[in-house]
Amino acid sequence: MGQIIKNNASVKSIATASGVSAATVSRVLNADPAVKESTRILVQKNIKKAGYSLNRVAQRLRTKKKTGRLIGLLIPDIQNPFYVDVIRGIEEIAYANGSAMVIGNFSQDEDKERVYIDILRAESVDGFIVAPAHGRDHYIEELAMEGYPLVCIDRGLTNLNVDVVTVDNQEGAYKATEHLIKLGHRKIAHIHGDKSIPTTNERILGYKLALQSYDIPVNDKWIVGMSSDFESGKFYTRKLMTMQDTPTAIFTGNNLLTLGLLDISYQMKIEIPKMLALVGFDDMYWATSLNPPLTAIRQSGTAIGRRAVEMLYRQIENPEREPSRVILKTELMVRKSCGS
Amino acid sequence: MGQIIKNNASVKSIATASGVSAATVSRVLNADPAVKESTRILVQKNIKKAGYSLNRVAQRLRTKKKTGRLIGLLIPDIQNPFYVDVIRGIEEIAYANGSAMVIGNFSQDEDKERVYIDILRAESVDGFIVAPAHGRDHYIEELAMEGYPLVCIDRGLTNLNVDVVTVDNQEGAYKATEHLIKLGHRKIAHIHGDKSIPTTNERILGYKLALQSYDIPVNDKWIVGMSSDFESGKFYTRKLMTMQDTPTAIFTGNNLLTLGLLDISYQMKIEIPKMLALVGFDDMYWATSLNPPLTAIRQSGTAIGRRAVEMLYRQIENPEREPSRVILKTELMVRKSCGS
DNA sequence: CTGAAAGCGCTTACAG
DNA sequence: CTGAAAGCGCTTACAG
Repeated sequence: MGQIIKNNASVKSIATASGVSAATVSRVLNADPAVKESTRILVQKNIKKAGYSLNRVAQRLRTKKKTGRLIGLLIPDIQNPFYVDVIRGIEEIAYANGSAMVIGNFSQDEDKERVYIDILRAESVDGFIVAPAHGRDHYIEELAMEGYPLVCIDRGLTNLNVDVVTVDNQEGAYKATEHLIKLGHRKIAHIHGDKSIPTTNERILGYKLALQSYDIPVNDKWIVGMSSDFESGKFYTRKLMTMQDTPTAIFTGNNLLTLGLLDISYQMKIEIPKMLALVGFDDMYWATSLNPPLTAIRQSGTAIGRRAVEMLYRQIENPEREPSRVILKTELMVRKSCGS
Repeated sequence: MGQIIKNNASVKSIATASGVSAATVSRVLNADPAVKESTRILVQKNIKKAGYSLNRVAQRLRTKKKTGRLIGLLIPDIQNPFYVDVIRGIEEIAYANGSAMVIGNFSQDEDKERVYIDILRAESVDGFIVAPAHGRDHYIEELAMEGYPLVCIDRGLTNLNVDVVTVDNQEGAYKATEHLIKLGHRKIAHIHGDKSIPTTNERILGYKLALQSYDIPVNDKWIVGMSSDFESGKFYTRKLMTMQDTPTAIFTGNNLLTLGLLDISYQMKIEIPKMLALVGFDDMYWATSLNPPLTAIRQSGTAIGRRAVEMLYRQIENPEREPSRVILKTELMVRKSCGS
């Protein structure tokens, strides 16, 4: 309280105050067991007294080995709340381990992704958590080959065996479509996202597989989409609902597409579920607040984020470990948007 | 393409390759106009050839003056999408200026806030953008007094004159309430957020002022709230709607409270706007996808974020500048949740 | 168990 | 216009 003092303590000043060398202070800081009990206590006392705290920048510059203190995140689209969930999951575990995270949001733009990679590299992050722009993302591949600890989320890399944590998109899409089929729907459309993103194709595949399993012909006119955003959801819903042969149900490929559908269907006075049944991929925090509450495929972004950091730490500790692939299950949350 | 080479270029290696000293290379890197044209070109050629890029960590350790290359963010609640908008705004401008951001999410928890401040300080960030836990946040005050460039968002600091960018919360709440009054409502309740947060109180005040302006008595029973989250929205809506004397309209204090209200009112079969009119503070991306679309007070998180970084840069460039306070206007977005 | 010395990759007066 | 030297705050063999 009271007077505030600019903190200029350093390893050297603590060393002087304690009558030991800087090396010894450093050893105490790093919990080196070789240090004698009594000097450790003395040094720690002075550290506390001076209000000293380690300069991570100096430490990072000096140390060769990765500490996991600074994690670089490469996020394709911070506008998509799914990734915000992922970030939350990462933050939770990172914080518990004293790590900070630097975030690069590249908006699904490869140039921007490249720039952020350079920046994070220049900041000497200890490792990367990345959702690659697409499956054969060279910049990300380089990172891995240069030996940076790296874990991919949401999407893997086609050419390289790296740690990855995803969700079973195909199965999720299958379940969504199957749910609609079991409710009696035959005319089921799918609005998908950006086809350069691997998850998009996995979801399309799941949708098709479900139809085929139930001997329902796949109608390509009902498989529409372009980008993974709100506007695209609006656009393709309108397109679908003004066709001659209109679907009775739609499966949307992500949460933003769902929101777009909802926006336009209110305008078009399409009542859900009476006139159109809906199941969406992504179960976001607002899903139960919709009217009617949304039936959705739940993939836990926070769970993905948590696993990703854990894998990153493991990789930093043991770089020789074989990469592994964890695939989280999705869950169908039945609510009211398909009828009961 | 092809072979990937671990990049070990440094100022020294570029210097050797160019037949100049490290100092000169550094000058080229920092666009020092003193450097002779021809040597500048030579050095730049070698920089490109070696694929060299500056090590920001070394640079940060060495340089006294702040560069604005690394911005520390202290966010009260990453679960609240409003702050995600703020982050997006910050990211947009930061990216355009080649800055990266380190994010600390303290979940409205002062201890966690403290820890993150220490971490960001240890990372030697060039400046902070902060939404203080509350008005007399000592840790943040210290930061400012130690001379760190700092701008507050969403909330100011009571004891200290610092750069701050907020929104006119009181006016926003006033407009929301007035809208309801003009629609003929007299029994208007307000569900507010956490009272330790300054914005909460400003919004309560605006609500009260509006009632008073129209000679409507303020009924304390209809001013309810506890935390700024979804659950609180549910809880207090139920409480309000099971009172003997039930309000005909509710003004919710933030987007999460609105969502809570919506969730429970569907369960309680309360039809909006027929049985209950609603206007919410915060106009989020999902507002037009609700059924009915939400009438809301719009405060632009991205605009706040953008202004905040700009002010931070200005402060870094000119530390002697008098702190200023920018107060952004809110906007009433009339949609369907209060009737037409 | 501890210290002296070198060095991580930069930048900055100072001198010329 | 440019270089030599010192140093930012740490850590790490090496030697004792």
